[in-house]
Amino acid sequence: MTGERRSIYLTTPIYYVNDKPHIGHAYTSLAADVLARWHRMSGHDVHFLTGTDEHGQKVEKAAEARGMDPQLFTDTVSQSFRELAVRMNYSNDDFIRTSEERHKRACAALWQRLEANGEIYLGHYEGWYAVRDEAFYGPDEIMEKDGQKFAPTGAPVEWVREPSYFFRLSQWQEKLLAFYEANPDFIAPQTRRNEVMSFVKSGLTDLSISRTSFKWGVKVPGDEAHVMYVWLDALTNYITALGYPSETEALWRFWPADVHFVGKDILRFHAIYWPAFLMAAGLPTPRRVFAHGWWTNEGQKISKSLGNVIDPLALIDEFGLDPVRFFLLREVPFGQDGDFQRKALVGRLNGELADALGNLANRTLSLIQRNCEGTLPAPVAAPTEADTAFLTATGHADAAGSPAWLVEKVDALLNEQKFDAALTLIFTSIREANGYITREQPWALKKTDLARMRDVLRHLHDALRVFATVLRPFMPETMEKLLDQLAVPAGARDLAALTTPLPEGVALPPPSPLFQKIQDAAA
RNA sequence: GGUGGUGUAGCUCAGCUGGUUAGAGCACGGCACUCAUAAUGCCGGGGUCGGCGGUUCAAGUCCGCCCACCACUACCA
Repeated sequence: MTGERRSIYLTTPIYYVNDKPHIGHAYTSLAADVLARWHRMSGHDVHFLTGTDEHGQKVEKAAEARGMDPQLFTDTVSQSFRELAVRMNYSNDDFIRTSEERHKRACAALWQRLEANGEIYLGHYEGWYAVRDEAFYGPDEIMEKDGQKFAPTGAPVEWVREPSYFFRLSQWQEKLLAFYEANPDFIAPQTRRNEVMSFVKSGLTDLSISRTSFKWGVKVPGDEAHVMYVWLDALTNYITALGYPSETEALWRFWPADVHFVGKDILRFHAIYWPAFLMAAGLPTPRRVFAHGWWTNEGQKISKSLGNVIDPLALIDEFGLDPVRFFLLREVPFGQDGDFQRKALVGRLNGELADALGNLANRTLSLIQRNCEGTLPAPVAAPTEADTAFLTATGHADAAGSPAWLVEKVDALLNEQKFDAALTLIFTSIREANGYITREQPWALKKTDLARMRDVLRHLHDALRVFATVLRPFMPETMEKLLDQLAVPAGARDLAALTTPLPEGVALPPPSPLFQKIQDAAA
């Protein structure tokens, strides 16, 4: 909101096609989507990327097990993530797949650049390898049961010895630490930053970045017996999508990324390997990696074996899309773990969306409809003390109608990815508006002071417009509907437009409820 | 074991660099109102701010120790 138009690049992880989309995928992308929408509404130039990670031995084996060609297999599974994006109403500008040609080109180019810079050497790797985890384990980590050896994660391991290219990660330890020091906001939240830094301090070893044990991956340039390590492959997607290696391409203006949204399980790859790769290649590093927490389901850890995986599509079917979007970001501070409780979702939907916001809109608009011939009253010339207090509380810096502080505060919070705090703030204002209408009693004023009644309703309309606008990134469909009811023109729904009051006399359509409440029999 | 973090009303949590009677939402009780999706507003009950000790004129807010839980990481039988 500072005025100048910035290029903003936001990403989700590319999701591994081994899995069906679940609440975790939906959550990460949702956060990115809300921020992307907010920045667009602020007038910035936004690029929002999501996609699928399709290489690796696990995928190769899964395809094989189905008797399918890996490309065909990933075509199918990738589709379910595209569908999720559509159903969740994500506004992604691109959807990348690592099996695409453009990506293979980018990976090869990055590899060659690293190689030219002397960051890669050929060695060999041997050790206990778990296909399921795509990871090697030390001999001391292996447990044996019934003749089969297992990793600490429970994945079966096998002894693998193969030639491998290595990335000189060990050379980057001090540079990484200096980088973290110089960029204290690079890893968020802070507690994750501490973890990463202490991990790096404990020592980094060179990273094996190629495999010869399977074929389904990006071929190493000049040595096609090798495919690239999945994480080198996967991380590169963020620059592939901007046209790398062509740094003159228009999209390249978006690099470096503003925020890489990731789950806490893959923070290490993004906060250690990725900046190391980039620095080694002489490319700018992203501004921030934000690691969010995990959801539990009614207090229980979510796992496939427990069968309590949360399907976002089922939630949408039951509660509606926007209440689900709202709940996920409202309920839990972004970055912390959260517990998904049906009761809590119903409480938010009924109490905050339907009762506080929806009902405020409905009562206000009904009064205008009935007592102002359905047209918008004029902007208020002489606000009372109560009006001024109200305008201040609901985000208007002054009676002139500039919606300064609420928008700016929300902007500041969203720039730190504090979605829950932003929503808390907005709903405090909404509560304030309910207090105002109850105190001013426009329904009584219609018998005693029509002019005053019109002023009160105008103020409420202005406040609702602010609420609908700042909530639009969180609940796009429903807030568009509210803005329709408020008769805010389509071209006047961004943040800058809030400083221009709607003209008097605009015709308002008859209101209808925005949110459907859930009647739960259970307490 | 190491490192980091958390522990504040029944529940979920705010409380920046220490400073008047510790806050919010939900839940609960009472009152008011009736424009509105039986919605809303106001008032209230309820907290030894994990425990002990210390620094200070003054400590949820700083220091030490202890307890519980969480995260990352190491390791041992």
